[in-house]
Amino acid sequence: MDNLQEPTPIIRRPLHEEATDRLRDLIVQGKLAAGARLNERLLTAQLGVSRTPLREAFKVLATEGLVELLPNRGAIVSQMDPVRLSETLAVMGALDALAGELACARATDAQINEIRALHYEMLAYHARGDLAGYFKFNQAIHLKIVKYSGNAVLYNSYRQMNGAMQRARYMANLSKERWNAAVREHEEILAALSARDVKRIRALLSDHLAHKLSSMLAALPARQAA
Amino acid sequence: MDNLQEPTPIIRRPLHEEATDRLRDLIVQGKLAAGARLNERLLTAQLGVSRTPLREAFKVLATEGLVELLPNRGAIVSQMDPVRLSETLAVMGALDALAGELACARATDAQINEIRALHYEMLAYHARGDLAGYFKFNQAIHLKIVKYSGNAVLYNSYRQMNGAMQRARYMANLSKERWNAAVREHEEILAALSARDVKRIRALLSDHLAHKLSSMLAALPARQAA
DNA sequence: CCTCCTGAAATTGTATGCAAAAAAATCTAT
DNA sequence: ATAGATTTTTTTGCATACAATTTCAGGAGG
Repeated sequence: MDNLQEPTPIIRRPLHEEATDRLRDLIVQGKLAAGARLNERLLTAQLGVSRTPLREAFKVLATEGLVELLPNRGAIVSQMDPVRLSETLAVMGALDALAGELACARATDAQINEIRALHYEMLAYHARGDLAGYFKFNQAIHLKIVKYSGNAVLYNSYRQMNGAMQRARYMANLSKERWNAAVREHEEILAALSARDVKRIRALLSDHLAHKLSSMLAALPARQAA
Repeated sequence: MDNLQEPTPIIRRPLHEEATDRLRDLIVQGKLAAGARLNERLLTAQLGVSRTPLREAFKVLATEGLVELLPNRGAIVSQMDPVRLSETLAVMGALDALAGELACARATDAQINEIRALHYEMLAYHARGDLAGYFKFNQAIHLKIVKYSGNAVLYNSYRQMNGAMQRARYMANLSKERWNAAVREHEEILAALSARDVKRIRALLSDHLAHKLSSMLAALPARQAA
Protein backbone atom coordinates (compact mmCIF):
# COMPACT_ATOMS: atom_id res chain seq x y z
CA MET A 1 0.00 0.00 0.00
CA ASP A 2 1.14 3.48 -0.64
CA ASN A 3 0.98 6.32 1.84
CA LEU A 4 -0.36 8.89 -0.61
CA GLN A 5 -3.87 8.94 0.86
CA GLU A 6 -3.36 12.59 1.66
CA PRO A 7 -3.89 14.86 -1.34
CA THR A 8 -3.84 17.98 0.84
CA PRO A 9 -0.50 19.65 0.23
CA ILE A 10 -0.44 21.25 3.70
CA ILE A 11 0.00 24.74 2.32
CA ARG A 12 1.29 27.12 4.93
CA ARG A 13 0.04 30.63 4.31
CA PRO A 14 2.68 33.28 4.87
CA LEU A 15 2.37 34.77 8.33
CA HIS A 16 2.19 38.31 7.01
CA GLU A 17 -0.93 37.42 5.01
CA GLU A 18 -2.52 35.79 7.99
CA ALA A 19 -1.64 38.78 10.14
CA THR A 20 -2.96 41.20 7.52
CA ASP A 21 -6.28 39.40 7.27
CA ARG A 22 -6.71 39.05 11.01
CA LEU A 23 -5.91 42.69 11.58
CA ARG A 24 -8.18 43.81 8.77
CA ASP A 25 -11.02 41.84 10.27
CA LEU A 26 -10.41 43.37 13.67
CA ILE A 27 -10.57 46.83 12.14
CA VAL A 28 -13.53 46.23 9.84
CA GLN A 29 -15.52 44.63 12.64
CA GLY A 30 -14.76 47.60 14.82
CA LYS A 31 -12.89 45.62 17.47
CA LEU A 32 -10.07 48.03 16.86
CA ALA A 33 -11.76 51.40 16.91
CA ALA A 34 -10.81 54.30 14.69
CA GLY A 35 -7.88 56.19 16.16
CA ALA A 36 -6.73 53.26 18.29
CA ARG A 37 -2.98 52.78 18.49
CA LEU A 38 -1.64 49.50 17.16
CA ASN A 39 0.91 48.49 19.74
CA GLU A 40 3.39 46.07 18.24
CA ARG A 41 4.26 44.27 21.44
CA LEU A 42 0.62 43.68 22.29
CA LEU A 43 -0.38 42.57 18.82
CA THR A 44 2.55 40.20 18.37
CA ALA A 45 1.49 38.50 21.59
CA GLN A 46 -2.15 38.49 20.55
CA LEU A 47 -1.59 37.17 17.03
CA GLY A 48 1.32 34.93 17.90
CA VAL A 49 3.63 36.26 15.23
CA SER A 50 6.84 38.23 15.47
CA ARG A 51 7.16 41.91 14.71
CA THR A 52 8.40 41.45 11.16
CA PRO A 53 5.24 40.00 9.59
CA LEU A 54 3.11 42.23 11.79
CA ARG A 55 4.84 45.34 10.57
CA GLU A 56 4.48 44.12 7.00
CA ALA A 57 0.77 43.85 7.65
CA PHE A 58 0.74 47.46 8.87
CA LYS A 59 2.23 48.62 5.59
CA VAL A 60 -0.32 46.72 3.55
CA LEU A 61 -3.26 47.99 5.56
CA ALA A 62 -1.85 51.49 5.28
CA THR A 63 -1.90 51.34 1.47
CA GLU A 64 -5.43 49.99 1.73
CA GLY A 65 -6.26 53.06 3.77
CA LEU A 66 -7.36 51.21 6.89
CA VAL A 67 -4.47 52.32 9.08
CA GLU A 68 -2.30 55.37 9.21
CA LEU A 69 1.46 55.21 9.72
CA LEU A 70 2.93 57.84 12.01
CA PRO A 71 6.71 57.81 11.53
CA ASN A 72 8.50 56.81 14.73
CA ARG A 73 5.19 56.78 16.51
CA GLY A 74 3.61 53.62 15.23
CA ALA A 75 0.33 53.00 13.51
CA ILE A 76 -3.25 53.92 14.32
CA VAL A 77 -6.56 52.81 12.86
CA SER A 78 -7.45 55.50 10.37
CA GLN A 79 -10.45 57.71 10.93
CA MET A 80 -13.57 57.48 8.77
CA ASP A 81 -14.82 61.05 8.89
CA PRO A 82 -17.87 62.26 6.98
CA VAL A 83 -15.75 63.76 4.22
CA ARG A 84 -13.92 60.56 3.53
CA LEU A 85 -17.16 58.64 3.78
CA SER A 86 -18.79 60.73 1.07
CA GLU A 87 -15.73 60.62 -1.10
CA THR A 88 -15.51 56.86 -0.86
CA LEU A 89 -19.19 56.37 -1.58
CA ALA A 90 -19.01 58.69 -4.57
CA VAL A 91 -16.24 56.56 -6.05
CA MET A 92 -18.05 53.35 -5.20
CA GLY A 93 -21.10 54.72 -6.93
CA ALA A 94 -19.15 55.21 -10.13
CA LEU A 95 -17.62 51.76 -9.86
CA ASP A 96 -20.96 50.17 -9.09
CA ALA A 97 -22.57 51.85 -12.08
CA LEU A 98 -19.84 50.59 -14.36
CA ALA A 99 -20.10 47.14 -12.83
CA GLY A 100 -23.84 47.05 -13.36
CA GLU A 101 -23.41 48.07 -16.96
CA LEU A 102 -20.83 45.36 -17.59
CA ALA A 103 -22.79 42.76 -15.67
CA CYS A 104 -25.86 43.51 -17.80
CA ALA A 105 -23.84 42.74 -20.86
CA ARG A 106 -21.83 39.80 -19.61
CA ALA A 107 -23.44 38.01 -16.69
CA THR A 108 -24.90 34.61 -17.46
CA ASP A 109 -28.52 33.87 -16.65
CA ALA A 110 -27.31 31.52 -13.93
CA GLN A 111 -25.33 34.32 -12.37
CA ILE A 112 -28.29 36.65 -12.43
CA ASN A 113 -30.37 33.96 -10.79
CA GLU A 114 -27.71 33.63 -8.12
CA ILE A 115 -28.12 37.33 -7.46
CA ARG A 116 -31.87 36.91 -7.40
CA ALA A 117 -31.49 34.19 -4.77
CA LEU A 118 -29.38 36.51 -2.62
CA HIS A 119 -32.00 39.18 -3.13
CA TYR A 120 -34.72 36.97 -1.70
CA GLU A 121 -32.56 35.98 1.22
CA MET A 122 -32.04 39.65 1.86
CA LEU A 123 -35.79 40.23 1.72
CA ALA A 124 -36.22 37.55 4.37
CA TYR A 125 -33.96 39.43 6.75
CA HIS A 126 -35.71 42.67 5.92
CA ALA A 127 -39.06 41.07 6.73
CA ARG A 128 -37.72 39.94 10.08
CA GLY A 129 -36.20 43.34 10.76
CA ASP A 130 -32.75 41.77 11.11
CA LEU A 131 -30.47 44.62 10.09
CA ALA A 132 -27.19 42.74 10.41
CA GLY A 133 -28.40 39.89 8.21
CA TYR A 134 -29.85 42.37 5.76
CA PHE A 135 -26.53 44.20 5.47
CA LYS A 136 -24.70 40.97 4.92
CA PHE A 137 -26.79 40.00 1.92
CA ASN A 138 -27.08 43.54 0.67
CA GLN A 139 -23.34 43.65 0.50
CA ALA A 140 -23.09 40.20 -1.02
CA ILE A 141 -25.41 41.32 -3.83
CA HIS A 142 -23.37 44.37 -4.67
CA LEU A 143 -20.17 42.36 -4.58
CA LYS A 144 -21.66 39.75 -6.88
CA ILE A 145 -22.71 42.38 -9.37
CA VAL A 146 -19.18 43.71 -9.39
CA LYS A 147 -17.78 40.21 -9.65
CA TYR A 148 -20.05 39.29 -12.54
CA SER A 149 -18.93 42.40 -14.36
CA GLY A 150 -15.98 40.20 -15.24
CA ASN A 151 -13.51 42.99 -14.56
CA ALA A 152 -10.98 41.84 -11.95
CA VAL A 153 -9.41 45.26 -11.52
CA LEU A 154 -12.81 46.73 -10.85
CA TYR A 155 -13.61 43.96 -8.40
CA ASN A 156 -10.42 44.53 -6.43
CA SER A 157 -10.92 48.28 -6.16
CA TYR A 158 -14.52 47.87 -5.14
CA ARG A 159 -13.72 45.22 -2.60
CA GLN A 160 -11.08 47.37 -1.00
CA MET A 161 -13.34 50.39 -0.70
CA ASN A 162 -16.13 48.20 0.55
CA GLY A 163 -13.89 47.05 3.36
CA ALA A 164 -13.13 50.63 4.29
CA MET A 165 -16.86 51.38 4.31
CA GLN A 166 -17.97 48.33 6.18
CA ARG A 167 -16.65 49.56 9.47
CA ALA A 168 -18.66 52.76 9.08
CA ARG A 169 -21.74 50.82 8.16
CA TYR A 170 -22.75 49.75 11.63
CA MET A 171 -23.21 53.42 12.33
CA ALA A 172 -25.88 53.80 9.71
CA ASN A 173 -28.72 52.48 11.79
CA LEU A 174 -31.07 53.49 9.03
CA SER A 175 -34.64 54.62 9.47
CA LYS A 176 -37.54 52.37 8.60
CA GLU A 177 -38.38 54.62 5.67
CA ARG A 178 -34.88 54.56 4.25
CA TRP A 179 -34.70 50.84 4.74
CA ASN A 180 -37.91 50.26 2.84
CA ALA A 181 -36.79 52.61 0.10
CA ALA A 182 -33.48 50.76 -0.18
CA VAL A 183 -35.31 47.47 -0.60
CA ARG A 184 -37.46 48.97 -3.35
CA GLU A 185 -34.34 50.23 -5.06
CA HIS A 186 -32.91 46.74 -4.92
CA GLU A 187 -36.04 45.37 -6.54
CA GLU A 188 -35.58 47.79 -9.40
CA ILE A 189 -31.88 47.02 -9.71
CA LEU A 190 -32.64 43.33 -9.97
CA ALA A 191 -35.34 44.01 -12.55
CA ALA A 192 -33.00 46.13 -14.65
CA LEU A 193 -30.31 43.50 -14.44
CA SER A 194 -32.71 40.76 -15.50
CA ALA A 195 -33.90 42.91 -18.39
CA ARG A 196 -30.26 43.69 -19.10
CA ASP A 197 -31.21 47.34 -19.27
CA VAL A 198 -27.81 49.02 -19.21
CA LYS A 199 -29.01 52.61 -19.13
CA ARG A 200 -31.38 51.95 -16.30
CA ILE A 201 -29.07 49.94 -14.07
CA ARG A 202 -26.44 52.66 -14.30
CA ALA A 203 -28.87 55.26 -13.07
CA LEU A 204 -30.33 53.01 -10.39
CA LEU A 205 -26.97 52.03 -8.92
CA SER A 206 -25.69 55.58 -8.97
CA ASP A 207 -28.77 56.81 -7.15
CA HIS A 208 -28.77 53.88 -4.76
CA LEU A 209 -25.27 54.71 -3.57
CA ALA A 210 -26.07 58.41 -3.39
CA HIS A 211 -29.08 57.64 -1.19
CA LYS A 212 -26.97 55.36 0.97
CA LEU A 213 -24.53 58.21 1.36
CA SER A 214 -27.08 60.73 2.53
CA SER A 215 -28.61 58.28 4.98
CA MET A 216 -25.18 57.50 6.40
CA LEU A 217 -24.23 61.14 6.58
CA ALA A 218 -27.41 61.85 8.44
CA ALA A 219 -26.60 59.12 10.95
CA LEU A 220 -22.93 59.99 11.31
CA PRO A 221 -22.90 63.32 13.18
CA ALA A 222 -25.31 61.85 15.72
CA ARG A 223 -22.80 59.09 16.42
CA GLN A 224 -19.89 61.49 16.58
CA ALA A 225 -21.64 63.42 19.29
CA ALA A 226 -22.33 60.28 21.31
CA MET B 1 22.56 85.95 17.78
CA ASP B 2 20.55 82.79 17.91
CA ASN B 3 21.28 79.63 15.96
CA LEU B 4 17.75 79.07 14.73
CA GLN B 5 18.45 80.16 11.18
CA GLU B 6 17.46 76.72 9.99
CA PRO B 7 13.69 76.19 9.80
CA THR B 8 14.14 72.91 7.91
CA PRO B 9 13.47 70.14 10.42
CA ILE B 10 15.73 67.62 8.63
CA ILE B 11 12.95 65.10 8.20
CA ARG B 12 14.20 61.61 7.60
CA ARG B 13 11.76 59.68 5.48
CA PRO B 14 11.30 56.08 6.55
CA LEU B 15 13.46 53.76 4.49
CA HIS B 16 10.54 51.58 3.47
CA GLU B 17 8.86 54.57 1.86
CA GLU B 18 11.99 55.55 0.06
CA ALA B 19 12.45 51.96 -1.11
CA THR B 20 8.82 51.72 -2.21
CA ASP B 21 9.05 54.90 -4.27
CA ARG B 22 12.35 53.98 -5.85
CA LEU B 23 11.12 50.52 -6.76
CA ARG B 24 7.85 51.85 -8.10
CA ASP B 25 9.74 54.25 -10.34
CA LEU B 26 11.95 51.46 -11.61
CA ILE B 27 8.88 49.43 -12.50
CA VAL B 28 6.84 52.25 -13.98
CA GLN B 29 9.74 53.44 -16.07
CA GLY B 30 10.21 49.93 -17.34
CA LYS B 31 13.73 49.53 -15.94
CA LEU B 32 12.38 46.48 -14.22
CA ALA B 33 10.49 44.68 -16.95
CA ALA B 34 7.26 42.78 -16.43
CA GLY B 35 7.97 39.30 -15.18
CA ALA B 36 11.42 40.19 -13.85
CA ARG B 37 12.34 38.60 -10.55
CA LEU B 38 13.05 40.96 -7.69
CA ASN B 39 16.12 39.51 -6.07
CA GLU B 40 16.40 40.71 -2.51
CA ARG B 41 20.17 40.47 -2.25
CA LEU B 42 20.66 42.47 -5.44
CA LEU B 43 18.12 45.13 -4.61
CA THR B 44 19.34 45.64 -1.06
CA ALA B 45 22.79 46.31 -2.48
CA GLN B 46 21.39 48.54 -5.20
CA LEU B 47 19.13 50.59 -2.95
CA GLY B 48 21.41 50.53 0.05
CA VAL B 49 18.80 49.32 2.49
CA SER B 50 18.45 46.07 4.38
CA ARG B 51 15.99 43.36 3.55
CA THR B 52 13.41 44.45 6.10
CA PRO B 53 12.35 47.75 4.51
CA LEU B 54 12.80 46.26 1.04
CA ARG B 55 10.43 43.43 1.78
CA GLU B 56 7.95 45.90 3.25
CA ALA B 57 8.13 47.74 -0.06
CA PHE B 58 7.35 44.48 -1.88
CA LYS B 59 4.18 44.06 0.15
CA VAL B 60 3.05 47.60 -0.56
CA LEU B 61 3.71 47.32 -4.29
CA ALA B 62 1.91 44.00 -4.29
CA THR B 63 -1.25 45.56 -2.89
CA GLU B 64 -0.86 48.30 -5.49
CA GLY B 65 -0.78 45.58 -8.11
CA LEU B 66 2.66 46.37 -9.48
CA VAL B 67 4.35 43.24 -8.23
CA GLU B 68 3.23 39.72 -7.56
CA LEU B 69 4.26 37.76 -4.49
CA LEU B 70 5.07 34.10 -5.04
CA PRO B 71 5.21 32.43 -1.61
CA ASN B 72 8.70 31.12 -0.87
CA ARG B 73 9.73 32.10 -4.35
CA GLY B 74 10.03 35.82 -4.05
CA ALA B 75 8.44 38.62 -6.01
CA ILE B 76 8.18 39.40 -9.69
CA VAL B 77 7.05 42.48 -11.56
CA SER B 78 3.45 41.79 -12.45
CA GLN B 79 2.44 41.35 -16.04
CA MET B 80 0.34 43.91 -17.88
CA ASP B 81 -1.48 41.73 -20.34
CA PRO B 82 -4.15 43.03 -22.72
CA VAL B 83 -6.95 41.81 -20.47
CA ARG B 84 -5.67 43.66 -17.45
CA LEU B 85 -4.96 46.69 -19.61
CA SER B 86 -8.56 46.88 -20.81
CA GLU B 87 -9.90 46.24 -17.35
CA THR B 88 -7.79 48.99 -15.86
CA LEU B 89 -8.70 51.47 -18.56
CA ALA B 90 -12.37 50.68 -18.17
CA VAL B 91 -12.17 51.52 -14.49
CA MET B 92 -10.10 54.62 -15.14
CA GLY B 93 -12.72 55.70 -17.64
CA ALA B 94 -15.39 55.55 -14.98
CA LEU B 95 -13.22 57.38 -12.49
CA ASP B 96 -12.26 59.99 -15.05
CA ALA B 97 -15.89 60.61 -15.95
CA LEU B 98 -16.80 61.07 -12.32
CA ALA B 99 -13.81 63.34 -11.80
CA GLY B 100 -14.76 65.47 -14.79
CA GLU B 101 -18.27 65.79 -13.50
CA LEU B 102 -17.10 66.87 -10.06
CA ALA B 103 -14.44 69.16 -11.46
CA CYS B 104 -17.06 70.90 -13.60
CA ALA B 105 -19.01 71.66 -10.48
CA ARG B 106 -16.18 72.48 -8.11
CA ALA B 107 -13.03 73.59 -9.90
CA THR B 108 -12.20 77.27 -9.60
CA ASP B 109 -11.67 79.34 -12.72
CA ALA B 110 -8.00 79.58 -11.80
CA GLN B 111 -7.78 75.81 -11.71
CA ILE B 112 -9.42 75.49 -15.09
CA ASN B 113 -6.98 78.02 -16.46
CA GLU B 114 -4.15 75.94 -15.03
CA ILE B 115 -5.50 72.99 -16.99
CA ARG B 116 -5.78 75.19 -20.06
CA ALA B 117 -2.12 76.13 -19.69
CA LEU B 118 -1.13 72.48 -19.51
CA HIS B 119 -3.28 71.88 -22.57
CA TYR B 120 -1.34 74.44 -24.59
CA GLU B 121 1.96 73.04 -23.43
CA MET B 122 0.75 69.67 -24.60
CA LEU B 123 -0.21 71.14 -27.95
CA ALA B 124 3.33 72.45 -28.30
CA TYR B 125 4.76 68.96 -27.92
CA HIS B 126 2.18 67.61 -30.33
CA ALA B 127 3.18 70.24 -32.89
CA ARG B 128 6.81 69.20 -32.52
CA GLY B 129 5.91 65.54 -32.73
CA ASP B 130 7.48 64.91 -29.33
CA LEU B 131 5.52 61.93 -28.07
CA ALA B 132 7.20 61.64 -24.68
CA GLY B 133 6.58 65.29 -23.86
CA TYR B 134 3.03 64.98 -25.13
CA PHE B 135 2.35 62.01 -22.88
CA LYS B 136 3.77 63.83 -19.90
CA PHE B 137 1.39 66.76 -20.24
CA ASN B 138 -1.50 64.60 -21.36
CA GLN B 139 -1.15 62.69 -18.14
CA ALA B 140 -0.69 65.85 -16.10
CA ILE B 141 -3.98 67.18 -17.47
CA HIS B 142 -5.94 64.09 -16.55
CA LEU B 143 -4.39 64.02 -13.10
CA LYS B 144 -5.26 67.68 -12.58
CA ILE B 145 -8.86 67.07 -13.55
CA VAL B 146 -9.03 64.29 -11.01
CA LYS B 147 -7.29 66.41 -8.41
CA TYR B 148 -9.62 69.35 -8.96
CA SER B 149 -12.58 67.04 -8.49
CA GLY B 150 -11.79 67.61 -4.84
CA ASN B 151 -12.25 63.94 -4.00
CA ALA B 152 -9.10 62.61 -2.36
CA VAL B 153 -10.20 58.98 -2.44
CA LEU B 154 -10.87 59.30 -6.14
CA TYR B 155 -7.50 60.93 -6.68
CA ASN B 156 -5.65 58.16 -4.90
CA SER B 157 -7.36 55.39 -6.82
CA TYR B 158 -6.83 57.12 -10.11
CA ARG B 159 -3.20 57.83 -9.36
CA GLN B 160 -2.56 54.24 -8.48
CA MET B 161 -4.11 52.91 -11.65
CA ASN B 162 -2.37 55.54 -13.67
CA GLY B 163 0.93 54.25 -12.33
CA ALA B 164 0.02 50.73 -13.37
CA MET B 165 -0.86 52.00 -16.84
CA GLN B 166 2.11 54.23 -17.33
CA ARG B 167 4.47 51.38 -17.82
CA ALA B 168 2.29 50.03 -20.63
CA ARG B 169 2.02 53.44 -22.19
CA TYR B 170 5.36 53.47 -23.94
CA MET B 171 4.04 50.57 -25.96
CA ALA B 172 1.23 52.61 -27.43
CA ASN B 173 3.28 54.25 -30.11
CA LEU B 174 0.09 55.68 -31.52
CA SER B 175 -0.61 56.42 -35.15
CA LYS B 176 -0.63 59.95 -36.48
CA GLU B 177 -4.38 59.70 -36.96
CA ARG B 178 -5.08 58.51 -33.43
CA TRP B 179 -2.76 61.16 -32.07
CA ASN B 180 -4.56 63.93 -33.91
CA ALA B 181 -7.91 62.56 -32.81
CA ALA B 182 -6.76 62.46 -29.22
CA VAL B 183 -5.73 66.08 -29.40
CA ARG B 184 -9.13 67.03 -30.79
CA GLU B 185 -10.77 65.13 -27.97
CA HIS B 186 -8.71 67.07 -25.49
CA GLU B 187 -9.86 70.33 -27.09
CA GLU B 188 -13.44 69.26 -26.55
CA ILE B 189 -12.79 68.14 -23.00
CA LEU B 190 -11.29 71.50 -22.18
CA ALA B 191 -14.22 73.28 -23.80
CA ALA B 192 -16.73 71.24 -21.84
CA LEU B 193 -14.85 71.86 -18.62
CA SER B 194 -14.73 75.61 -19.28
CA ALA B 195 -18.43 75.59 -20.06
CA ARG B 196 -18.91 73.43 -16.96
CA ASP B 197 -21.02 71.12 -19.07
CA VAL B 198 -21.31 68.08 -16.82
CA LYS B 199 -23.22 65.84 -19.21
CA ARG B 200 -20.80 66.50 -22.01
CA ILE B 201 -17.56 66.07 -20.10
CA ARG B 202 -18.73 62.71 -18.78
CA ALA B 203 -19.33 61.44 -22.28
CA LEU B 204 -16.14 62.93 -23.64
CA LEU B 205 -13.91 61.49 -20.94
CA SER B 206 -15.53 58.07 -21.15
CA ASP B 207 -15.05 57.98 -24.90
CA HIS B 208 -11.55 59.37 -24.67
CA LEU B 209 -10.45 56.54 -22.43
CA ALA B 210 -12.24 53.98 -24.57
CA HIS B 211 -10.40 55.26 -27.64
CA LYS B 212 -7.13 55.19 -25.76
CA LEU B 213 -7.86 51.60 -24.89
CA SER B 214 -8.47 50.46 -28.43
CA SER B 215 -5.39 52.21 -29.71
CA MET B 216 -3.30 50.59 -27.00
CA LEU B 217 -4.83 47.21 -27.61
CA ALA B 218 -4.04 47.54 -31.29
CA ALA B 219 -0.42 48.31 -30.47
CA LEU B 220 -0.04 45.66 -27.81
CA PRO B 221 -0.06 42.35 -29.69
CA ALA B 222 2.51 43.76 -32.08
CA ARG B 223 4.82 44.39 -29.14
CA GLN B 224 4.14 41.01 -27.61
CA ALA B 225 5.27 39.35 -30.81
CA ALA B 226 8.48 41.37 -30.94
C1' DC C 1 20.86 11.57 -24.39
C1' DC C 2 17.58 11.94 -21.13
C1' DT C 3 15.40 11.28 -16.53
C1' DC C 4 15.50 10.96 -11.91
C1' DC C 5 17.80 11.39 -7.72
C1' DT C 6 20.94 13.69 -4.21
C1' DG C 7 23.21 17.16 -2.00
C1' DA C 8 25.14 21.97 -2.16
C1' DA C 9 24.15 26.70 -2.77
C1' DA C 10 21.15 30.35 -2.96
C1' DT C 11 16.97 32.51 -1.60
C1' DT C 12 13.16 33.42 1.10
C1' DG C 13 10.41 33.59 5.72
C1' DT C 14 10.58 34.68 10.36
C1' DA C 15 12.58 35.95 14.75
C1' DT C 16 15.51 38.60 17.34
C1' DG C 17 19.00 42.17 18.59
C1' DC C 18 20.56 46.83 18.71
C1' DA C 19 20.27 51.76 18.15
C1' DA C 20 17.42 55.85 17.77
C1' DA C 21 13.37 58.15 18.88
C1' DA C 22 9.38 59.08 21.69
C1' DA C 23 6.86 58.78 25.95
C1' DA C 24 6.72 58.50 30.78
C1' DA C 25 8.51 59.23 35.17
C1' DT C 26 11.35 61.65 38.30
C1' DC C 27 13.61 65.46 39.95
C1' DT C 28 14.61 70.55 40.61
C1' DA C 29 13.88 75.23 41.21
C1' DT C 30 10.86 78.80 41.55
C1' DA D 1 2.37 73.10 43.63
C1' DT D 2 3.89 73.56 39.07
C1' DA D 3 6.71 74.45 34.92
C1' DG D 4 10.63 72.87 33.12
C1' DA D 5 14.67 69.97 32.83
C1' DT D 6 16.58 65.31 33.18
C1' DT D 7 16.65 60.60 33.53
C1' DT D 8 14.36 56.18 32.81
C1' DT D 9 11.40 53.27 30.29
C1' DT D 10 9.01 52.01 26.36
C1' DT D 11 8.46 51.76 21.56
C1' DT D 12 9.78 51.98 16.99
C1' DG D 13 13.09 51.47 12.78
C1' DC D 14 16.32 48.87 10.81
C1' DA D 15 19.78 45.24 10.39
C1' DT D 16 21.08 40.77 10.94
C1' DA D 17 20.91 35.81 12.28
C1' DC D 18 18.85 31.48 11.78
C1' DA D 19 15.65 28.17 9.84
C1' DA D 20 12.88 26.49 6.00
C1' DT D 21 12.32 26.21 1.21
C1' DT D 22 13.61 26.30 -3.39
C1' DT D 23 16.90 26.12 -7.07
C1' DC D 24 20.84 24.45 -9.24
C1' DA D 25 24.68 21.19 -10.28
C1' DG D 26 26.34 16.88 -10.78
C1' DG D 27 25.98 12.02 -11.13
C1' DA D 28 23.80 7.28 -11.44
C1' DG D 29 20.84 4.58 -13.94
C1' DG D 30 18.04 3.73 -17.79
